[in-house]
Amino acid sequence: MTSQSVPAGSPPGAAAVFPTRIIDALGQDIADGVLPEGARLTIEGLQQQFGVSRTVVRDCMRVLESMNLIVPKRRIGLVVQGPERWNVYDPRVIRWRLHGPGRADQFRSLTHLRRAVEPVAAALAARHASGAQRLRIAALGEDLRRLGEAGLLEEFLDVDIEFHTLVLEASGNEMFLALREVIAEVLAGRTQQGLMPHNPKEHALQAHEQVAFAIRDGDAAAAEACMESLLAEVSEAID
Amino acid sequence: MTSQSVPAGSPPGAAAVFPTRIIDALGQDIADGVLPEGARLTIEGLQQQFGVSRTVVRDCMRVLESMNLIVPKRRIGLVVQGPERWNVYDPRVIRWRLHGPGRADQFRSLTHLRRAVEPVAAALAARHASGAQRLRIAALGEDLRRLGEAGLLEEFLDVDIEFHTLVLEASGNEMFLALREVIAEVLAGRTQQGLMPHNPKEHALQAHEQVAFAIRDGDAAAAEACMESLLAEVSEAID
DNA sequence: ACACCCGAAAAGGTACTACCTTTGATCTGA
DNA sequence: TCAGATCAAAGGTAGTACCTTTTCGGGTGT
Repeated sequence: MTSQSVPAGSPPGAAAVFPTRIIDALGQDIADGVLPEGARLTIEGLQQQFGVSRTVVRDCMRVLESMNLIVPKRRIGLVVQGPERWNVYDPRVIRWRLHGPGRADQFRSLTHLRRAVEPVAAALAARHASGAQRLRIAALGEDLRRLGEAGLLEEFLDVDIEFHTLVLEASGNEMFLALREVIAEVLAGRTQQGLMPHNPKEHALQAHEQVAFAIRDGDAAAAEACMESLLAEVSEAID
Repeated sequence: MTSQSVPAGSPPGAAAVFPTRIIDALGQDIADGVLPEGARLTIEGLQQQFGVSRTVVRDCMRVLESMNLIVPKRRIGLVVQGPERWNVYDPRVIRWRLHGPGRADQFRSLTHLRRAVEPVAAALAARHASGAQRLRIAALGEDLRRLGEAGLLEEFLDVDIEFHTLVLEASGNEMFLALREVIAEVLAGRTQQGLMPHNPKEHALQAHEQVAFAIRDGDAAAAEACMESLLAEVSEAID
């Protein structure tokens, strides 16, 4: 391997192609349990397995180490860590778990997290949202009812994602907002998996609207309660 | 720099000393805003600044990149990212923010997160805790009353941390459990900063006990409500 | 036979060098 | 003035050499 051998699919604009490939491959294997806790890797072995230089392998190992997926031990190699050590909020770890056998568990955990975070976020949004945010949220709430009643599931999903994202944003808490992508993935996943009824239930539509209006009107308690009610059904179906 | 120059304080057991130092220094500067969004670094510059090789600098940059603190751009250098891009759940990012000017904001965010997560965790614990966990939690609840009434603040803190950690663990949700260290830091921080009254209030003692007993008795609704009540006071003092 | 010590080897950590690739900036010519 | 070609800066990758830590095994002494 003197120069090339960039394995075909190399997006030109992308910064660093090799690392991404290797990190994803190993991360996925660890998340899936293909590489179980205590499994040992070596830099040299990976070098040959992926056909890259030590430099690249080490970079990748640093990244996996920073997610607590592996820990390097001299004379031993790179030891795979158990799930309780992982940085389970790292978007990549979540994605790997969602793409493998751990999908159901990850969904359950994320749903609990939604049930915890979103009501509080709604309450904070009712207090801190800007004027424009309040209006937009209220408009989205009405859109949701229209799309839901019309049975336009895909459009409903898009607006639903925007709605929940905006609530997180309006909460003013960056730790809540950081969950937007993951929550969007949960919402999308429910639709894709057909976990949604063909027509969103009246209760859900009403709850969305109530949350939206409560936030618009600055009623924190109502926003929190209605968001709880909205999440209760989907949450209980999982426990 | 041929061999040595390990700057004195090199813990022997610790794996890799250089990277830790550099990552911490830069991470802290970025978290503090000393290196604001858009600031540019170069590998060469850091090499000289820290007196280490390119290898080490690149390893560190990979770690910071994986936290979304920087993004490498060819011909430009390493560009510092804005706070909205950071992996705000990475324990190191949280620690850096807690150690600098962002401390108050980070505390506020974490308190909101506690208010969101802990009640749900308590409810889940009431449903899923093992027998041993239920007994232990109940015992800790009683200990807290005793220590609180006796005014033993330090011992109270230790038991309080164990209590909240155990609830997170008993919830069975690994994303909740992953917050244990951060939550422990918040609890400890409150005591250190003297934000706690010298004698924990009767209301807090009672709420702890009620949560503990509700979990022991498998009463999810009560556990959730009492945990909410417990967190309400500290939470409202912050908004 | 057991315990201790020491040496060898394995594996990661660090340094250094050379070259490729990308990309912004500059310079030149129409 | 603008478009295109050229240049150079900075990161990306490869490869090599050597240091340091750690484990294992064998040898030695009691």
